[in-house]
Amino acid sequence: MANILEVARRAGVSSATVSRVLNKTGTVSSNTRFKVEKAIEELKYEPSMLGRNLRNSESRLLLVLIPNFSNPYYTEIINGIEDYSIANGYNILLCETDSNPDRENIFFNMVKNKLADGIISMDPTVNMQKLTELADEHPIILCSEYDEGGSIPYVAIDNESAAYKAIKHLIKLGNHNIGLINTDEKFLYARQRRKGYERALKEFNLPIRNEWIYTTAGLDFQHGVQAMRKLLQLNEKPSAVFAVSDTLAIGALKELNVRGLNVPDDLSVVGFDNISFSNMTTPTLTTVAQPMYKMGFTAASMLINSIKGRKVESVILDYELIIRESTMK
Amino acid sequence: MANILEVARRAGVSSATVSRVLNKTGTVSSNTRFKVEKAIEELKYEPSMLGRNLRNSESRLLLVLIPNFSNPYYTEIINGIEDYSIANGYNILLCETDSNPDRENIFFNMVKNKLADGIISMDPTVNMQKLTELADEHPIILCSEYDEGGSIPYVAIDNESAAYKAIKHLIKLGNHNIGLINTDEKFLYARQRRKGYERALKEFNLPIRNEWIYTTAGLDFQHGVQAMRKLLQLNEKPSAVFAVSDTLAIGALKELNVRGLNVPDDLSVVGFDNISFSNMTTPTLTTVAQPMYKMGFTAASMLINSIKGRKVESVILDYELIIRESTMK
DNA sequence: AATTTAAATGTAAACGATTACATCAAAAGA
DNA sequence: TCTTTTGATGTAATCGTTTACATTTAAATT
Repeated sequence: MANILEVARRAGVSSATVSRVLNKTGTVSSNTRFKVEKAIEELKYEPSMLGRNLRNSESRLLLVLIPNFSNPYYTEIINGIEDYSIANGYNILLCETDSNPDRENIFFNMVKNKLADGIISMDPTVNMQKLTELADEHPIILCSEYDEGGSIPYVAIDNESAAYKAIKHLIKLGNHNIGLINTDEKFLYARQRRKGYERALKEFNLPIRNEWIYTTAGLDFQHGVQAMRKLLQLNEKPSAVFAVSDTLAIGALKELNVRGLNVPDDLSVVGFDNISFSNMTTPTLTTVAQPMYKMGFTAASMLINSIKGRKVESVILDYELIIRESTMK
Repeated sequence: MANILEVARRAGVSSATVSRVLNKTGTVSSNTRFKVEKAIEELKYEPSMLGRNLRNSESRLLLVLIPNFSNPYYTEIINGIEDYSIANGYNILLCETDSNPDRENIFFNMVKNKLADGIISMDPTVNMQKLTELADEHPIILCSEYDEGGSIPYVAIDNESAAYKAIKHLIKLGNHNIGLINTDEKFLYARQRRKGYERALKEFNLPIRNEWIYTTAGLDFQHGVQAMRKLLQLNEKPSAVFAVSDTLAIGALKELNVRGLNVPDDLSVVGFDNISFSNMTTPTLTTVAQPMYKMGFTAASMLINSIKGRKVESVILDYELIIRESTMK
């Protein structure tokens, strides 16, 4: 593969002139521009990003940290990130951390090593302390899961109020016994959604009963199955259940199906995230939709602004309660 | 951020010696090694990949081309690719082409520009001609979807025989009227799976009826709904359906559920891919499992071998028919 | 025609590493 | 003691760009 010097020689100019043609900087006569373009054509020259990046000390690569690919929750966010990034001359590198500190370190090092220009983290299990240290020297944005009171800019929704709205919807349908399928409260969104759940119950003078709050060990659909099974074993069963994630809600639906219980007649179910499968289930699932695409798009714009040295502020986006069959009674 | 020269100065040695310590090449006395390591520590030095890559003209980055992130089919393959790659000092860049030639070009250029060392393509809509040209100069491997008679090495399963086996399973259950929900036959796997379908029918002297073969315009679950709807409008309905993708099969299940038909009593359904949602449906879905993880793992090993200049051969892996409720009668 | 101004192009250093080759000192062998 | 061998380290070129600065050339002004 030809380099810039060979192009310069063939065009009878210096490498500086070729570079000027390539980057449309400085001045170059239309005559020599033509000669250079011809030489580039003939040699099928493609500039090496490595040389360019080294010189400019930028890679135009963004890292996106997610715990794992298989969670459909992230796909639309990633689309938003990718669209904005590509439109602005950046590429993204999807990094699966598997909640593994070693993997995480690899990606942190890529930024330190100048292999990437910044990070968007969507990993709730990320080592926040290390990330905050890194954020001192490099552009970093948090997306969806963030650090309350931390210094890293984030884009997210108001989880507490979203959960509140979902519960209120269930209450208005006449449900007084509402269960919560939550996940580990080490996650911010879990704490926030529980708060919203409790606020709604309090507001309508409904008791908060611990046996109706089930905490799962993970987000897999199996955990939802398990949770529903436990809730159905109670003497006084809830008449509705709010799960903090669609995969859990779909697991709950599955268990109800297996038991021959009708949703929503016997029990209403609400999920969270509006993943694509949430309207493929029978019945289709009422859920809270986050503006995924916009969230990703916004995160990318914040990151690139930050890379360019501009100051960025955290953003809270709107959510939407999508009412489907699982609460239509 | 300190560079190698500063480390060298602080340790009182030359940059060459620091490099030797870093890469564990050449010889260096334990005394100076210690001094260098101390200096690295003190300056919190991290070598710049840009400099290293430029000098070695390699990026240790692999591109993985997929049509879109939201297809759960790819997740396990990607895990396999990623595990092998990271274990061998490479990182992967997940590239969503959206079946868009412009996007595709961006990624092809990354390889030409030395920003990436090779490509694993899983994109059935990839411009095979361009890719083949690129493969002349750069390491490229096809995964799952490949070019029959082409020159690019691939890893895949025997789709024809997998479909054959699925249909034979349905026949053995007593089904004589078997429908096929296929997708556009521009895709190799669609052609191959259809062949397997037809071979099984012929072998058991069952007629191949065109009205039982429905071709969808895409792989979304909605297309499966649509396909099932059409098949149920026929005078003589099939008693079993084989869909070439789980998402289509799940769409078909949904339509059957809506109509109040029982699966498998009224109609059996078989899918293809064993995506994670295929055992969350009611009933759970019989499907063909490809060895996703292994496929990815193999593809990565082939690519890295190819990068290192070794010759690689195409590989055909085994599949497995997973029998679940949707065919248990 | 002489001078000033502007446009076009070239020169060479820089980015940060790696490595072939040269050099030097110490250990081994004669 | 003198030569040879080996191990340890340094020197400087190299990878492929970009860009500040210098220089040349052409156009504009007087």
